Parts: sequence; C-alpha cells; structure tokens
Amino acid sequence: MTVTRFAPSPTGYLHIGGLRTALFSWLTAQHDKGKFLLRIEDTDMARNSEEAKDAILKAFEWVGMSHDGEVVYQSKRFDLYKKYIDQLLKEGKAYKCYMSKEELAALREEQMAKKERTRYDGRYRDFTGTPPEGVDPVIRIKAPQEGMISFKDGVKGEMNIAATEVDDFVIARADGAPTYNFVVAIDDALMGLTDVIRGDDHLYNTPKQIVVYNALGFKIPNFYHVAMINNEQGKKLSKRDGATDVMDYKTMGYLPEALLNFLVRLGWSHGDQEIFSIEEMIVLFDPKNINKSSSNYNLDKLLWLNAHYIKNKPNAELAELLKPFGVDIAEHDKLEMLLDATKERGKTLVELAEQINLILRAPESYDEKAAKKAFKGEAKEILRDFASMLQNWDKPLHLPVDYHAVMEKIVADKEIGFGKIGMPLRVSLMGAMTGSGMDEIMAILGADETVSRIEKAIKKIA
RNA sequence: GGCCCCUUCGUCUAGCGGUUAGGAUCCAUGGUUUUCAUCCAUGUUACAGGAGUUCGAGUCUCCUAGGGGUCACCA
Repeated sequence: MTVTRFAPSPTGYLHIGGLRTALFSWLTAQHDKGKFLLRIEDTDMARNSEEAKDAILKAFEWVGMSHDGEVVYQSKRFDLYKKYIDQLLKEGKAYKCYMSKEELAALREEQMAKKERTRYDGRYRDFTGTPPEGVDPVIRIKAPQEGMISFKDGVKGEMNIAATEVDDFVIARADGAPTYNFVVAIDDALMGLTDVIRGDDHLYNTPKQIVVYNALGFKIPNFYHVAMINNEQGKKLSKRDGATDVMDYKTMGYLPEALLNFLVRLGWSHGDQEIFSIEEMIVLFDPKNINKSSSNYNLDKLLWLNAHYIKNKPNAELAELLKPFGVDIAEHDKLEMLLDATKERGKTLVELAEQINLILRAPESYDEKAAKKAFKGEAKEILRDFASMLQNWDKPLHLPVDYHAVMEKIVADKEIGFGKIGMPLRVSLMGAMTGSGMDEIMAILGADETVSRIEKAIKKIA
C-alpha cells in the first residue's frame, strides 16, 4: 500500500511551497487509495512553537486535505531514537566523537582556506584511546568512505553521490538529542513510507538518510524531489513577494479549490487541462509526471482560477463563505438573484462582497464623472417620470423582466434611447457607471427602495 | 569555492527524432452587453548560446552561459 507523508517543523506558518509538496503527497496517496500521514518534526525544542503547529493543522483543515491516523510528534519518540543510537553504537556502526565545537570550527576554516569541501575528518572513527576531559561527546554514524551512494529519484532520475561527499555526520548531539537526518530516516521507515515526496532542498539529505537506512537495515522508499517555487522574477519566494502563508489566501478571499488547482499545475500537468476538480486531480495525478525544473509563482493564473470557481459555486455555499467578509445574505430573500447578478464580477470573495454591498447599500455619494455625464439635460425629468411609473405600475414587480417592462415603456413613451434612462438610473441606484444589470438590481432592491434612491438622486441634481 | 539539479512564449506548461512548435494566463483588437464584468472570436510573443550525432534535433551527446539547491551538535 502506498504511504506518503508531510513532515513540517513547527517553526512558522504553512508555506505555499510546503502546501504544494503536501498536495503532491496527498494526491499520490489518494490516487493509490493509500495513506497520507502527518508528522511534526519538533526535535529542536528551542525553535518549536505550539502556535505554529496549530497554524499548520488549521491550514490543512482549510484546504480540506485530511491525514490518516494520529499526528506523529518526534518529540515524543526520543526513547525510540535512543534505542537505535545504542544499537548502532553496540554494533560499531556509530561512535562517540570528542571533538569540541572549537576544534570543529578550526577544521572547517582550514578546509575553506584550502578551498576544499568542509567535512568532518573522521578522527574519532576508530579512536580507542582515553577520551579528553570535560567534553561531552556527540555520536557520529560511520558513512561509507569510498564508492557511490546511489538512488533513483522519481523526478530527477538516477542520482549518484560520491561517498566522499557524505561525512560521518552527527546523529546525536552532546546532550543526547537525536538529529534531523537520523530521526527522519527512522520515522519514515517505521511509519511504513513507500514514497517520500519533498522539496529538492532535501536532495542532499537523501544520501545521508540512506546511510541510516542501511545501517539499520531498513527498506529504502521511493524518493521524489520537487523543485522549488520561485517568485515572478525567478528568485526564491520570500515574504516580500506577497502572501506565502497559506492562510493569507483565505483572508484574501481565495477558495481552497482554486489554490489547490493553482498549485497542482505548478510543476505538474496533464496535457492541456487547466481546470481540475479535487476528484480529477486524485484520478489523474502521478508523481512520475512531476517536472524537473522550478516554477515561478504568478498571481494572474490564481486569480483567474479563483474567478472560475466563484462563478461555478452554488449560491447558498457562496453566501456562507461571504460571512467572514462582512456580507450576511444567507437569509436574504433575493439571495439567488443577488449572487447571480454579482458573482461574475468578483475575482475574490473580497471583491464579490464589495459588489454585493454596492447594490445593498444606498450610494452615499455619486461618482463625480459619472454624475456629470448621467445627470444632465432631461435626466431629472426622466428619472421623475420613471419613479412615478414604478409607483403606479399595475402589474406585479418581482422579477428582472417586470422591471424591464417598465424601462421599455418609458423608452417608448418618451421616444428616447435606453441610455437616456439607463445611465441616470444606474448612477442613482449605484453611485457609479459600472455594475450589474439594471433590471436585476431593481428586482433585488424592490420598487420602494428603487424609488427612494431615485428621489434622493433627483434632490442631488437640483 | 566543491558537489548536485535545472533552462520551450512575460508567466504556467504540452512536446518524449519528422508538428505551420500546441494549450492556458497576461496583453491588444473585435463581437455580445443600455454600462462594467462575464462570454465568444482574432492577434502579438518561445525552443539560453555553441559544437557535434543523424537524411532529419526543442527532443540524443559534449561545452559555455545563466538560474537554483546544498555543504551545522537547524530542520
């Protein structure tokens, strides 16, 4: 069975790039009807925070990516790691290193001066003498000293790293706490991971982890290293480039399905298809199709996708989603009409909320340019007659077509073009020259409110 | 600096030795709409550069350039 995972360290919010690798992992598991596990990498007690962990979990909840089983916390598994450290020590596959931090720094400086690769020189690898006083040793693992460490990466292809590139790295600190590459390999193996999908900044950790897998006799999973997401300029994505926190997209009025659709197309594709429902992604996703090259983050496409998903969302659901944006129309009797008239005009929920408020709230002022153009000539008279027609109309006024009939009547009676009534009417009702169709707006407002706004505008003209 | 990875329209990408190099987004123009938006149509723009291999190269090989990653008792 396919088992994938996402393993963030709780040092901050969930990053947009992290969400993409999580999505790839999640899709791979869903596709194979396998399991997607969540593990919190909190071995560095100094940098962890409970808030960060909660923020990450919350982000997952928002996008609707659920994990299987309990969340695994590495901080609760130290006994387990300790067991494996002792085992390796006993088997002679790991050893105590008494080199002080100062000595290590000196060695590194020396190597840098010689323009060599900085690496631990293995001086305690076969040490049998008396250890120096006053130094708490670290534990280092014996990495192969010659040959190649090879693995097949599902994205990058065949990888061959010279053993000389991997030194005897530390698996337990002086205080006994295990280190990242050690615990990741153990947990991935013990949790039964079959496919490890992660950012390619981890590419160089892989040979190290393979050393651990081999030392402990664990089965090596498939690796997929996904290239980074850069900003529009092709540089590393940073906070300066706008939203990098997944939850920022919620507050900016993006739909999770739009964000996921956007992310799945960054580094992955299925022919010419652009729109993928979650179900389609699950059916079609294959990590083998992940691109080798890095991709640039581009807001245009996300905006386009978001507009698409808003347009196609049922009105009742939209009404619920709009609540956090200060628009509560769930109980509005013209809900359907209101959203049908506005949802094609908002690329985000924020914009959609603005569009709705533009209709629901009587204009406090009139756009200067629009008013100048619309409220001229006989506009005042036309508006007055139109209001009067609305008040004396002998048929019911409910639907847009009912109001359209009134407009047709005034146009016919006065032998004027639609613009003559349309423009002043629009500015009277909305305060501006843009927006939804007049028939729809009037039907939403009702005759009384329409007349009231017209009268207010007439006063303004005078 | 060592090692490793990457390079098709501005951006996301299709392409897996033979295509007028396709789609999407953006932008522009036109149509629809009493306005705006939507929608529809049309258009501009790309194989980083150079050598090879081959009848034929975006596709294979090498070199160069550019970009990125990584070199912790962080994860």
